[in-house]
Amino acid sequence: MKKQETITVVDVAKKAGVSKSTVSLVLTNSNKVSEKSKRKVLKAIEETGYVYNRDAASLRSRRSNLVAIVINDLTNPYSTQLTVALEQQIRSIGMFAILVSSGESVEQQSELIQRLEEYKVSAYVICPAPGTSPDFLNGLVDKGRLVINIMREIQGAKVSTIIPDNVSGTYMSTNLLIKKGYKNIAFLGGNESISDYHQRLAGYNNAMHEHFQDDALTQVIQSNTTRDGGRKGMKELLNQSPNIEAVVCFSDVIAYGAIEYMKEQQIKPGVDIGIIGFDDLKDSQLMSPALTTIHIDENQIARAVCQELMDANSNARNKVLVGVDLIERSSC
Amino acid sequence: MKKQETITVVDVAKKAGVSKSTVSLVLTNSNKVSEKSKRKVLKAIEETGYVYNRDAASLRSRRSNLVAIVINDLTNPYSTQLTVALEQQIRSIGMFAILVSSGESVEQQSELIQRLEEYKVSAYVICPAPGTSPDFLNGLVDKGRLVINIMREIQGAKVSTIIPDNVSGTYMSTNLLIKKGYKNIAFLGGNESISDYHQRLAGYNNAMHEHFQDDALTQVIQSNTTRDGGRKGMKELLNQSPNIEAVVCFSDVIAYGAIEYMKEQQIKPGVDIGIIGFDDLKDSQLMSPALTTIHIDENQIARAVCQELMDANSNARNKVLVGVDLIERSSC
DNA sequence: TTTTATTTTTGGAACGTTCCAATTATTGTG
DNA sequence: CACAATAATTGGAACGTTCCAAAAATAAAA
Repeated sequence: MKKQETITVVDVAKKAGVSKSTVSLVLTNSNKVSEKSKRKVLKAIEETGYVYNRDAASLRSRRSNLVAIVINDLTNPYSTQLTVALEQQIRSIGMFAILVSSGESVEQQSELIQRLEEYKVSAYVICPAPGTSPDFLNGLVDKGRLVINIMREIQGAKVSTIIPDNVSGTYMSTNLLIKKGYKNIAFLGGNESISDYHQRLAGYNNAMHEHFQDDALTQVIQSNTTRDGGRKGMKELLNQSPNIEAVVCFSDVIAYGAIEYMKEQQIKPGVDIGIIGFDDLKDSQLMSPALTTIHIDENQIARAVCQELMDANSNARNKVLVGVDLIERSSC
Repeated sequence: MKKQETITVVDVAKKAGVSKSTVSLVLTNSNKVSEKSKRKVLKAIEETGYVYNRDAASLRSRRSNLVAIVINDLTNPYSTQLTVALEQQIRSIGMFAILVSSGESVEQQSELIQRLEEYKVSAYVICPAPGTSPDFLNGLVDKGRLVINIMREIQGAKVSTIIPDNVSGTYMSTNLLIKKGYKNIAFLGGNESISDYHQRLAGYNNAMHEHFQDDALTQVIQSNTTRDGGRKGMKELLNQSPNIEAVVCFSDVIAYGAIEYMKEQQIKPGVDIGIIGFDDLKDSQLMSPALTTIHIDENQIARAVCQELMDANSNARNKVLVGVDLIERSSC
């Protein structure tokens, strides 16, 4: 056990022949430091092997560059895809993401955030658990935190919200099915507790009502948002309506489950029954039949989030609807 | 914009009628503080709404309760399953996980860790990217960090390692196939750059050589560790050996891909060709046919990690082989 | 009771940074 | 060149906690 002498700004300053204040200015890359001193300091940092101490910085300056990503459920493939993108983009703008998973529970979510407060995180990027109250989020905002909702909307919360254009997505996909001649088209999966369910369902309903007067054609089956949920939902759907022609799924994962069940029943997805997903997971283009779906660009969402992070001072809280694309493949 | 008066230990102390030192003692729940003062302090904390400032604490005490989880690839379902377990268990022992993804790149991994050093993380739980050098890890250890490798082993690194008993796993699964009368059994998926590949392959080889003299029966196909990798690998395997009878897969994901390809080719998995996975992902028991596989208990791994975190002072670096279970279902 | 041992409590220094107000160096102007 | 204006640099205080050594309170022993 050797004694570790920590190298501080003072050591760097001594080596560079400037004051510690100047070193600090360089570290926070202020523009009011001459090129010459900057070079000297940078060189000294290199030579001494100095490591910045964020704890000290954050303590004194009363702000950190820590961003908490509070995700509802890391087990969901789209969530992880989005999380990875978020984490990288946040890192690229000089901040750091600390990631936690609420497991879809409001209690765990609030306990988590309470503990995160001790770390003086400056912003929360949060996909709120079902039942999150606007007051809870507003409380954080009042304490001076920047709060950005992603994927899900909480009505009445004074926070920025970044979500895919869900309504357009299912509107497009349902329209595609209609154009292809399908009539008995069902909406499968998801449930009322999450805002995106309502939006995706709305897109489906809009398209259906626009083309058919007959309300009997629309059919909605709710389910868990898991593969197994999709499988069970598909079973239920086939029992209720054996003559179903196509299915608009709440998500790709739901579609995977539905397809699995179809195959078991010797029903050919894409041939006997058309099917469309939502999310465009990596696997969707590789499976067979390749899944027609709505593509959400997670990098675009991540970029929008970073935009908000960087505009933190502007108090405007806006809502960004990230555009989605219909990706036609062979499942319908 | 109201001015935020931060409540500090001094305020709490004043309210409780004790000194700030006593409050500090309570906060770090030291045992050398009387029950009476402890109650008073706790009450005062409650009343004042005091929030602990970890930055100040960490700055002064020169230790943090931050643990970095450096995961190779969050996109992999087993990784996320494990990560979620780790994050929760770490939280339950009073520490906090900060999660980053190296994307299987040593460069990104080392850049990441360099930045994490600024946050004074006290331990790294790391699933090392392929090609990670022992020296790199040892460097961290020498700087006083606790380093715990999970899932993958780096020979020569003086760190604790917690991995599933890979060899036993594939030994058991291969044996099961042999007992069921299969003979032409292949090993599918994974590649040499990762240590678990060698171990799982060894288990397969052990079992095969134990029962058959004929080396021609063993067959190994490498692939990416993705669903698509499994699909392509299975295709290659069927081309090379159309008379293959069963497949031991490197992972469940590989098995998913292989099964997908079989179904496309009108081959019935579990009937025409037996197949076994490794990991026991959540989906594996729900799919059809339900996948026979080797169960790794992620909570057990997480617990072992926490054990190491808590025994941090003991300098012993040990290797924990977490037991695995053969889960018989209907895919063979 | 006095003395000794043990348990609790305490104020001041310290951790490594940024902020602030003041000082010094540099540039521009007539 | 003198003077003002601006740019760059600086030392000391401050952020909120834990550590430390010493003091005070309590318990045990004589």
